[in-house]
Amino acid sequence: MRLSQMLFQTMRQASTDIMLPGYQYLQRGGFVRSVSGGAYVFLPLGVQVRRQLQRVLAHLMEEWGGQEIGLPALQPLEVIEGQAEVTFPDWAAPLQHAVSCGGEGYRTWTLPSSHEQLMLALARNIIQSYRQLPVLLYLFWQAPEPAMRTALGLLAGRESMVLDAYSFHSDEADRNTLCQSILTSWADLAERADMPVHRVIADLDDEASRLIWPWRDGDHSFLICDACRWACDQAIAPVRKPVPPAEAAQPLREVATPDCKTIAALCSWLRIPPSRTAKSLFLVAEEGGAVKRHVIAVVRGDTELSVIKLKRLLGMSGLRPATEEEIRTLGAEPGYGSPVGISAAEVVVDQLVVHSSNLVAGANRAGYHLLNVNYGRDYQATYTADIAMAQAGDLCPSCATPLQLEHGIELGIVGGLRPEIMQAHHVIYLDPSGIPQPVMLGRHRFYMDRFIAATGETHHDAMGLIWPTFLAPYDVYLMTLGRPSSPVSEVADTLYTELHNAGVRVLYDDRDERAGVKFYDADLIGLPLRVVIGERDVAEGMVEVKRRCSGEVVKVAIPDVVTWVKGAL
RNA sequence: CGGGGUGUGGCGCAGUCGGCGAGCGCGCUGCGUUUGGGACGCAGAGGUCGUCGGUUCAAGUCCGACCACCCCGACCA
Repeated sequence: MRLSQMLFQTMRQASTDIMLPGYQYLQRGGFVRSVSGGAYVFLPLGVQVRRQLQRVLAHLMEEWGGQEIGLPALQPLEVIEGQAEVTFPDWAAPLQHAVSCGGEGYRTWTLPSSHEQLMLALARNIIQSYRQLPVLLYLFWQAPEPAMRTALGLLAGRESMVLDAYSFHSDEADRNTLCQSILTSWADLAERADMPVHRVIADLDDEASRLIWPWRDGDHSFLICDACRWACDQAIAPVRKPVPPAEAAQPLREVATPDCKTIAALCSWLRIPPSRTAKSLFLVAEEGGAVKRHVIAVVRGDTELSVIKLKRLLGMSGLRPATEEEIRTLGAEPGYGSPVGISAAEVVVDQLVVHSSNLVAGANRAGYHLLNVNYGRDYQATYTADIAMAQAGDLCPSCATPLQLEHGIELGIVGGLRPEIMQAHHVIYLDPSGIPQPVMLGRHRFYMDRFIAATGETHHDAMGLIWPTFLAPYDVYLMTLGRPSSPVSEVADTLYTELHNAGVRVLYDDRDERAGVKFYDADLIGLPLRVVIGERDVAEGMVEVKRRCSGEVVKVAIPDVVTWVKGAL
């Protein structure tokens, strides 16, 4: 590619909306441009980076026998109904009512962030026999990301180019093996880019795992064990704390607690630790805007509720805090609530509360709490379960070492759907004995734009980006010095052709610019090699080659350049 | 959710005690001089001053609402 032909412009100063060095270089170098919070234009140079990554990912997919397919971005509302049930637990619901096409007033089109429901329908139609399994389908597309944080730039954009893959298997073990293999190959890819990554459990039931790039400001929280490397999403990690010493149940007693509407206030008033309190959360489960169930979730005061755990337990996707009126309707008192004496709601009690005696809980009377509240004696539960959020310092489920809380950016996720769901959607095949069996579905996603952005944050210096070779938009920055008409141009033109014919991807800076401009741009863009054709060297039959990563500069005889470059990449 | 800040050509900013033609740097166009680490001169193009409403003879400037983005905080029952 000749730079003079390319839509390309570098900037001395990038937009200051997000102060991340890698992101700034991506903008300054003419890779991407921000449209408005969370939406990005990929300029030709940025598209080349995407293309490199896409090539590698497609190659991996083909190695597993994958076949590329094309899927629609817009889907009718009826197709994606129930989507929440089949996406990963923390994925946002599809963007409802995104589009309604004129002339079809009765039909609402949506822009869902994945294609699970569609793939189930496809599998139902196409897969009938065990002979067709396994199948791996994949596609690249720009997926909407409702749960974005624009402050992270490309690391969490409103949409991201992704690789989505769906695999269909006859048995679960086969599927799980592929999931892990895919995740391993992605982890290897990150390693090739010198990026540390963790494999983090995303779902204990579905064998889902994420690829997380640890980064202090990341929006994904996970717990990791330094001893055995077990790692899990914070929202679903099983809580394991030291069991409190057993105590004899003391008599229930009401105590005045003025202005103690929060656990913190209550604890300082009574001079007790939060672990001696029970926190009651009043929630409402809704479906289609209609109130379905009132739920009181009880967790110990030193923990927080994991909404995801509770949603899964209840099988409800819509759960919101109750309003004060709704709380009073149940006979409880906001700020002083507890399930004691309340009968009109389902009660879900966290396991820790079950095993903790003589806790302080709300008296359902403004300004009063109850001392020595004990589960079983003073109130009952519809369910008891682990519904609390795990915290740093909790014990590793596999080796009991205290866990660390870390943050990161999710680069990929693999997982499956439970057989019951496949049954429910009638996605079945006939096994060799003619018996209907549920098809096992695996779904896998790799966030390409985040990966590119993370690489940018990881690989740069004071002058600009430093791409790993496999991701670099081009291999070589070939540039001339002096006037375009002078003899160096002939040498450069020849080298450009020779390198190109040798399969080297060359970005040829043939612009009529001063040397300094070209040098600065070369450093900013960060291609692995820079080849400089200057009058002085050419007179001696040489050109100068520089490695971007090390800064090493060598002179190479013109006839040897192609060989040298190929060896250096 | 709370607090603070910002919004003016493609990018970075100034202008904000209301008052002639809305400016500067970078970038862009043309001509000339330059040419091994972001050159210089001259001449140009380019702006609904976030949106809507209000006050006024007069609003980028004052008032109100809204929107968007950034930073910090906290986050709860």
